[in-house]
Amino acid sequence: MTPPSEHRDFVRQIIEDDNASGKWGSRVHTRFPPEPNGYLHIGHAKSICLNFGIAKEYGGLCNLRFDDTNPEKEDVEYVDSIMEDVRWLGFDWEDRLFYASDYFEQLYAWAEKLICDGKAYVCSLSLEEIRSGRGTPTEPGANSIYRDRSVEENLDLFRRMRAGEFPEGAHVLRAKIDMAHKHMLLRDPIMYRIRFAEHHRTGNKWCIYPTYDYTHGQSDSLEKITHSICTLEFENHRPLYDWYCDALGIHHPQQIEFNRLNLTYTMMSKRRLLELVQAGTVTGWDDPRMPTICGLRRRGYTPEAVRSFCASVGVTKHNATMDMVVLENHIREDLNKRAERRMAVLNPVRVVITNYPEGQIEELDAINNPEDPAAGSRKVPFSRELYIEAEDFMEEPPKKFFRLAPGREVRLRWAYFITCTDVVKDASGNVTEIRCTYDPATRGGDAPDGRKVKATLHWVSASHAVPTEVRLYDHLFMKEDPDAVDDPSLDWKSNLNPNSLQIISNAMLEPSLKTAVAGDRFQFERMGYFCADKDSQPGRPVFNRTVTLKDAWAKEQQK
RNA sequence: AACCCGGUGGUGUAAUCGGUAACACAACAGAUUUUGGUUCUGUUUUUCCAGGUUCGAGUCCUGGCCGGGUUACCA
Repeated sequence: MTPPSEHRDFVRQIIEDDNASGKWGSRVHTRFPPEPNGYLHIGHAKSICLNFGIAKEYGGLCNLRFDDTNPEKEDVEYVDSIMEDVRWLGFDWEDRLFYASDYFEQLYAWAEKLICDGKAYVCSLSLEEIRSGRGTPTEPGANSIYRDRSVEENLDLFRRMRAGEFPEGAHVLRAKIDMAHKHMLLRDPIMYRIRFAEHHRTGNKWCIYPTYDYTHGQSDSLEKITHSICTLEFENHRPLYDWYCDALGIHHPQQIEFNRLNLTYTMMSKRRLLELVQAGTVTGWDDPRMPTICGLRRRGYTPEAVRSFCASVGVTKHNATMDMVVLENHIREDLNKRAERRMAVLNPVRVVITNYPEGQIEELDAINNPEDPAAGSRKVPFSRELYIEAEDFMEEPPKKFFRLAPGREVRLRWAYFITCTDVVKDASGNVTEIRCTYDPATRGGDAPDGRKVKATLHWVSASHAVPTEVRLYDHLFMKEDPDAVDDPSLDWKSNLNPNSLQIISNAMLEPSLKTAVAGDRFQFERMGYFCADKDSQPGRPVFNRTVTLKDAWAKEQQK
């Protein structure tokens, strides 16, 4: 899709410049540092591809590190899913799996050092007092009355905080920087808070937990990271990370901020995605409508498509929103080459070939993938009664409708030319049966006399068809920007698409599809790419539509 | 109002000492096609504004304007 280019994004340019100048001794070491408080989404995939991709391209290393400093929101369920998703994407952290919680002891020792250096103090103000004392962006904050406690008192209190002698909220440890600083973050930020919470890894060993800001930079430092690549919203935090590294006199990685990925018709907020899961709006984190990696996987996306999409999105310093169709084009491009074709009728209507012998069955050859000769061919049974797509017939066709209509001849894929001779309708006028004749000379789909038809339809032999459930997905949200609401009393949830899932309970599959197992991907000819769901039963696969094919007729109809 | 960061077709990006604004997607038109798919060809559309420096500015300077982030004991 995107041709190979000499272009390097600004992050890679920085790395190449550093390698050229020998800044890090030509060492490149990155990391992907998720918090295990939710499932990874396509936005994380961009970050994973960037960090692991850069390490690979420049002969460096990339760590996986869990930034697990908030025990109240984190869980091993998330840790496990994150590892699974990173692996599925095709990346390997080898023996470099780390947890910020592994550094708690070191972080604590460093906190004592900052206390001893007069650079941190125990503050006993309440949450509200700290907040109000911080000032506003335009007004300086006020020094805490505890700011000038002695080193001895600070050390004593901090050790007793760790020992569990104080209730939550009684004290915090703050860095002593500058309450009048222009950066709000540098107005004596919190380093430690008391939390009697069980941590998913350290259990009840700790009742004080370091904040992210006090942890993140030092974790990178401990791992000897050279380039700490993160998203734009951490730009404001860089001076604070710098302050900690400098105050501690430790290895100081270079932080580089890039723009996070946004996609139309969906959202990347872990908080909101969790809300959808908890409210039952979706069936879970892996609901195929979710932008999560596991959701995309279940939807039928391949790691290759996700990676090529991530490689194409662009790494810059300004906010951007990618069009969902770009993601969809990447999976189409991948699956077009790889997915075998099958025939499946989603909205069946019966066709009777009146001049075809009753009881006769022919096994016809069907090519599995015209894009890949190595995929070979299969047999498809043909008989007197078939199903075709209801949308492929119109009794009174408009100008540009090329498909079946009374008196018109079309081709059945890999089978015969048929001509519609009659239409049977029920009392309310619905078409219940279409009667056709076939031309035996066109077996396989070619007319020896060279005559042409304007349409080729997919079909399934009625007596051989495998009835099953197919799930069709549409955008999670009706608007490109889920936050766009006209009525101020409404929020993003009002933009949820009520038709994001359409369940078809009686789709008809060609018999070869009967043995499909979860994860199998096919192109249902003319309908789209589909992936067998984990809800499949032996002999009765359930399919998710990954994405439709491009549809020139649908576009024509919208005019 | 403060601080930080940004503004290039509809969207995402490129233009690396200042030298013809280009690529992909989308849109539109056509060709090919046993998928109205794929593939191929063509067309439309671009430097936030105003000054300045210069033979020459998307790029440098000044001043505006607009957008995002920050004001958690979240990350």
